[in-house]
Amino acid sequence: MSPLPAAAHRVAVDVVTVSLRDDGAGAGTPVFLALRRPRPPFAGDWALPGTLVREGEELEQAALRILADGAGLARPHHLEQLATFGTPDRDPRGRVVSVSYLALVPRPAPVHESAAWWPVSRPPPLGFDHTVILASAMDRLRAKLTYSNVAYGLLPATFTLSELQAVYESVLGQALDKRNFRKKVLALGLVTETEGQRRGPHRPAQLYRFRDAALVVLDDVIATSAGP
Amino acid sequence: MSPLPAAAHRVAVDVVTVSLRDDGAGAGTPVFLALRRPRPPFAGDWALPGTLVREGEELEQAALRILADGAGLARPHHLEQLATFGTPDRDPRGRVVSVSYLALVPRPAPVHESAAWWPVSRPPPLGFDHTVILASAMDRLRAKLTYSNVAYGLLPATFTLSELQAVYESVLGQALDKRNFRKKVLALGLVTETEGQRRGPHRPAQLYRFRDAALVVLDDVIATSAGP
DNA sequence: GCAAAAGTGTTATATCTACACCCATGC
DNA sequence: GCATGGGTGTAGATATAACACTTTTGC
Repeated sequence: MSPLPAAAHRVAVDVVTVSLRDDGAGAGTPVFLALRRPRPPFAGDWALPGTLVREGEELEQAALRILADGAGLARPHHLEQLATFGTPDRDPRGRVVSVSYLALVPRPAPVHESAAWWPVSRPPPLGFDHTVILASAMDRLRAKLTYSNVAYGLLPATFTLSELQAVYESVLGQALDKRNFRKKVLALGLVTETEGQRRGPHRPAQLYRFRDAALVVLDDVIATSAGP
Repeated sequence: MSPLPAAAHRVAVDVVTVSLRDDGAGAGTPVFLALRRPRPPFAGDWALPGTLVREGEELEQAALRILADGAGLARPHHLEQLATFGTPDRDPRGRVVSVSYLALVPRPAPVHESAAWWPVSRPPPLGFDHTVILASAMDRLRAKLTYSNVAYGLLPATFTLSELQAVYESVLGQALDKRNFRKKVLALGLVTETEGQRRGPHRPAQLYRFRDAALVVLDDVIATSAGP
């Protein structure tokens, strides 16, 4: 077995972690996690949590490690690979091939001091090509919401149908018709009724959970009908 | 600017090149390009064309290079990144992170002696994790056919609607209704009539071309109706 | 004139969209 | 009793699916 040439590259993972910030009313605001850069390059700017992949380390493990160590974030509800960015000069210090990941968590949990949640629609200045990576993450998320059950990544184990609808509305950026939305997710069998109810200063709401614990790609499409 | 740690990885690209082999009649058979491995590891098996990425080389350039140099294949009609495979032991010689690409060409052109076109449905024994990469390429292609104009990668500049339908039928593996298929692709504005006609021992067929020269993602979906 | 593929419309069914009111609770 | 969100049905419009015959050419 002829030996391989010497290692020539650095491989990193960068993670776009998306969550929804509760704004009191409304559908919530999509936010993502960024770390302030204390040192050059891009000192003072922000950047996605990222790290060089260690020898013998799975790419996905590296993504989980940087979320835990860099940001103080426990295991996300969902993690999937996005794309790989390898333009030779994307890091001014030298070539780094970056494998990007999309992570979803139900709430913007408290994170390390140097980390912060930023609205996706108004990101801070981001170093490297991270603005492009962020855009590609949101494109993927919007698309996948409509043909999969990936919304589980942005919700707790049980939730009301209104909460589910709010996830769709805030990520897609459009209002949806309540009756049609409910009909569709129930007809698709995306969710299942549970025993519990959510109580509040109003009629109690039925709690649901996702039928499948893992990602399921649907044959059909979920929500297209705009609101009033 | 603090320096980066030394380079620690090898980065490769592996390319799944898909085409359609004309079987006389029928819709054609999806085929992909593989190279016979003369040396260990996996000597005697086949493998996707792949190469280590050079210093300063774009990932996509590396993909084009291995197609040209390794297989003797000119620029494909379509090339897109698939996914990155980085399990530490996927190459027995040492760690190689592989960025995989999907390439489409309209005909299984003659290639180098060590290369061959194999039916996707009956691949030879493939080394490394290339069977998984092949499957992921076909999943991507099938999905993308239904919501984009990616079929341009598998057709010459002009083509008849029957030829377009044959592409869909052979990749999706199901017969489609001729009238409904034509209505749909014309209603979507996917293709445009050209001046030419294709002649043969039968009524001449109108030639069409794709409206857009590059990949366009559709809002709507193309073909779902099964044939008789 | 025969073989071969091109081309074309209609109808029944299913899905989608728009839309407004009553219900159950907490305070 | 009032404010708050939860929950429900229907009708018109649109899209899909199923289906068979005529046309034009080469030989």
